Amino acid sequence: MEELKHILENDPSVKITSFKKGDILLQSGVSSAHRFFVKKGILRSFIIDSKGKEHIFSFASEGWIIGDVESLEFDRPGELFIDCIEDAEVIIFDKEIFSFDNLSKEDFINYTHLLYRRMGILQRRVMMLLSAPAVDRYAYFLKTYPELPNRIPQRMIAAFLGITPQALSTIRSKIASSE
Amino acid sequence: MEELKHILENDPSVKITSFKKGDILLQSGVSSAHRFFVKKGILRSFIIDSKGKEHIFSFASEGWIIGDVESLEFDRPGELFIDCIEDAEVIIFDKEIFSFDNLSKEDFINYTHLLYRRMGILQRRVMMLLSAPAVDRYAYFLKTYPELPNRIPQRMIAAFLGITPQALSTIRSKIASSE
DNA sequence: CGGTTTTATTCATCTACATGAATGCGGGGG
DNA sequence: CCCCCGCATTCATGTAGATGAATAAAACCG
Repeated sequence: MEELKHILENDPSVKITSFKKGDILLQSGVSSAHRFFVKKGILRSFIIDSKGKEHIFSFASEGWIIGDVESLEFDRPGELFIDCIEDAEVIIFDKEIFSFDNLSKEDFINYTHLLYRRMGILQRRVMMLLSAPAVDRYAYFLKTYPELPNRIPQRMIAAFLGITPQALSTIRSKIASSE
Repeated sequence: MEELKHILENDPSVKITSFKKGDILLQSGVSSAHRFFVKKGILRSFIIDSKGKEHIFSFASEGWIIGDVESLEFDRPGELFIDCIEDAEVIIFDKEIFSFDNLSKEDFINYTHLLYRRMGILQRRVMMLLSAPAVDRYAYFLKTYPELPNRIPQRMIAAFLGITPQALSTIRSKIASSE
């Protein structure tokens, strides 16, 4: 994410903000033109459905950006909440990061690749949700984000995978007993 | 997609190719550095799982781009197939569209917004897969892509929604009888 | 510390959707 | 033009994962 740091640190509107575990950075239903770059800690974005259940779109630990892309890009009030899982330091930056003049062509190319990488991750996520059972999605999560499980409660991993905490618990006990 | 047309039509490597229904543009397991811009017709990208079942990542009708983003960006052989659902005219363009010098800053900004819009669509797709039952996902599909159902067989809509053709058929008959 | 509140686990039951098979139709290619 | 293979539909049965409830351990906080 070096490209990104370069961009952000040259952006005059940059400010660093601290948040405590549990703090809410973005409320569902609110229009906000911000994205959040995580310097330290963990944020997550999620919805709460009509039955009160949480479904997590993404986690963001050090070096990642999080925001409600659908809301930002289509100028609608968003459905996502963003909150703080671990005490965090965050750079809040504006939707229109590209309106500044001090960005080189290199910066744009790097940023474009960053966006494509994120799209590639989403492509994989969609394909897994379409075709793989929960146990495989869990195994992939562990392989891809090996450091996160130590920092995130099980129920949130379940809410990210698209299953209940009970189902995840069952999967884990089966894995444990088969080793 | 006017931005994109502008970019593509100034790209010296552009060629237009015709495909027939059923033609395969990209094979799973093959590394390819191409994306496809659809001028006419419909393409789709999909995987075939270990049981031989198809799962569709995306459709692309007039004005859309399709490719295996995960493969392109992470330089891995891809898992996606891309084939032709309707006779099509396609502009095949290179991964490194941004290596050309004739692109203005405006072009980059527009292209960035295009990427964000696609990410917003993927965000919505993931959230629906995580939280909404098949009947709601189908209703959303009809609302969002009202012209596609006339041009695409049911079984492919089912493979896009993440259910079987039988389940989609049942959903449709329930909707029909409740009107 | 101690009490309350979250979290993980287990089990019994339920449901959305998958699977497999049979039927009829519809449209495209020879 | 006709044949036939792909497609949609229906039904009977199977299953992954949901739901709800009970328990215990762990985290939180005054």
